[in-house]
Amino acid sequence: MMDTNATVADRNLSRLSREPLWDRAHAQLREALLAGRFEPGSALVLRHLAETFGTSITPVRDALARLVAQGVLEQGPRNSALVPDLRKSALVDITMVRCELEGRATREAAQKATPADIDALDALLADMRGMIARRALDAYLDVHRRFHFGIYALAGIPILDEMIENLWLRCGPILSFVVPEYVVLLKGTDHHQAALDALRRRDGAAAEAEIVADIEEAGRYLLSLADPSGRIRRRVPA
Amino acid sequence: MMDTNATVADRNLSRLSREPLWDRAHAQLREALLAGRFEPGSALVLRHLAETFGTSITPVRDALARLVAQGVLEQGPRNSALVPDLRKSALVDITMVRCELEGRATREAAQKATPADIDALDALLADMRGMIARRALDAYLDVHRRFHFGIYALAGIPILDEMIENLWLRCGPILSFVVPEYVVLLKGTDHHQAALDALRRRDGAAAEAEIVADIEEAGRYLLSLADPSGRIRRRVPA
DNA sequence: ATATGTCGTTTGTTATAACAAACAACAAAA
DNA sequence: TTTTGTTGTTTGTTATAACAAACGACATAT
Repeated sequence: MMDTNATVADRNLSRLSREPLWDRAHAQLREALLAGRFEPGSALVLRHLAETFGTSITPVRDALARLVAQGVLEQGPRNSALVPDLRKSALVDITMVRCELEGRATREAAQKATPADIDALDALLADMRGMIARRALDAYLDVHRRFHFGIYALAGIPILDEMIENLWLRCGPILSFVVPEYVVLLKGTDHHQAALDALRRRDGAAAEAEIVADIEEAGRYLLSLADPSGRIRRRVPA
Repeated sequence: MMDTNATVADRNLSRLSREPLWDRAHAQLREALLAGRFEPGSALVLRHLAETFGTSITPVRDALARLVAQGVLEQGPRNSALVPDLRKSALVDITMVRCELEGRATREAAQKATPADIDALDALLADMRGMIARRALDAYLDVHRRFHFGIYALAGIPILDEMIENLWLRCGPILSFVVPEYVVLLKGTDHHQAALDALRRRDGAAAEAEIVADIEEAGRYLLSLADPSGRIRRRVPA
């Protein structure tokens, strides 16, 4: 009886938001990945996640299947879904493809960006500087992502955006490793500013070069975190 | 009773092959897409496909969910899966990303290809010529795909391969439209041969240029098939 | 004749149960 | 002590039923 009431309540709740349960599970998993809330190498267990989300295993299974199909999660033995534990070689490969795709997107963006677009990105850059000063590093990661994708969105090529987001998701579990050590040194900030300046001058080649440099610099730092076996590990597991 | 027997038989069958049912459904759908056996714009119906495959809707649902997650199928109203009906702009975008990625893969391949690798690809090229002469166009499409991916595999970058395959799948429904008109004119064959020659000379830039030219040429032909609304249609619907 | 409302059908979603494979723990034998 | 066999648990897979939203057909009303 209480069971029935709970079910009805849940149904009504889900009806309000107008989106399937698996969609919500998918979004929550994606966000958790990007925020680095999952231990690289760990297994994602259907019934466990279902309990967390308060649903049956069906929507969770759906969400995990999609993530695996996107290459965001690996499929381990017994078709289980595991959080990828990126090795050096995989990181090098992803970085290369990222440079290729994000570089091209930046070049295209230079042709289409309006002054208003640039100003909006400039505001994000100011936010980012403030967050570093205040050591608000979680928030920084989020705005940093919006800055990059803000540029790529200007290119107006949805498929490019999709593939770039996929690449970010693939290194999601280790993306947060750049904080705090790397980010607070302001290593990449010059590239961000320089890319924006180039965009304002409509200099596509220069903007592309800056973004590529930014990606490669972060890639090199992440690579330096690799342990002898090639796995990328957080500096202080805290 | 007969029902029970049938189920048991199916179980044993699936146990033999050692792969989940959804995996087989996924592979069959992928193959059908690449072969152009699905009408662009049509909806893929769970219960219908389930009957075709002789399974319940669960594995089919799984397979479709993955295809949609990969961007290979679109999700229509009511979260249904539909075969994408590519428009001009989408085709232009995909062609651009293909050039970027397949060009880069070819350049990398030039550094790693051994004479034996080139010889194997040369054999495929000979096959392709024979198939065109015999007008074995379905078989041609298949070998043509193996030729391209044979080159990209030489780069040894799994993530690149994955993303390129994804792009091919995205235009799978219209890929077969290049036959028979375009292919029999041998338009692209020179590029294939020239790319292979460049690979043999370890001239990465030249090989990349040939592959890019091949992709762009096919892209232009496909674009010329667009009707006034921008949709790409088969020349003679047979 | 066109508009509208009702009802049955289609179809994706979710929960659930039965199932089999993998794994771990523990006990028994060499 | 080490190895092996058994058993219980965990966990992904599949089939199935109940469900709700969308769609279409048909009848009724204006």
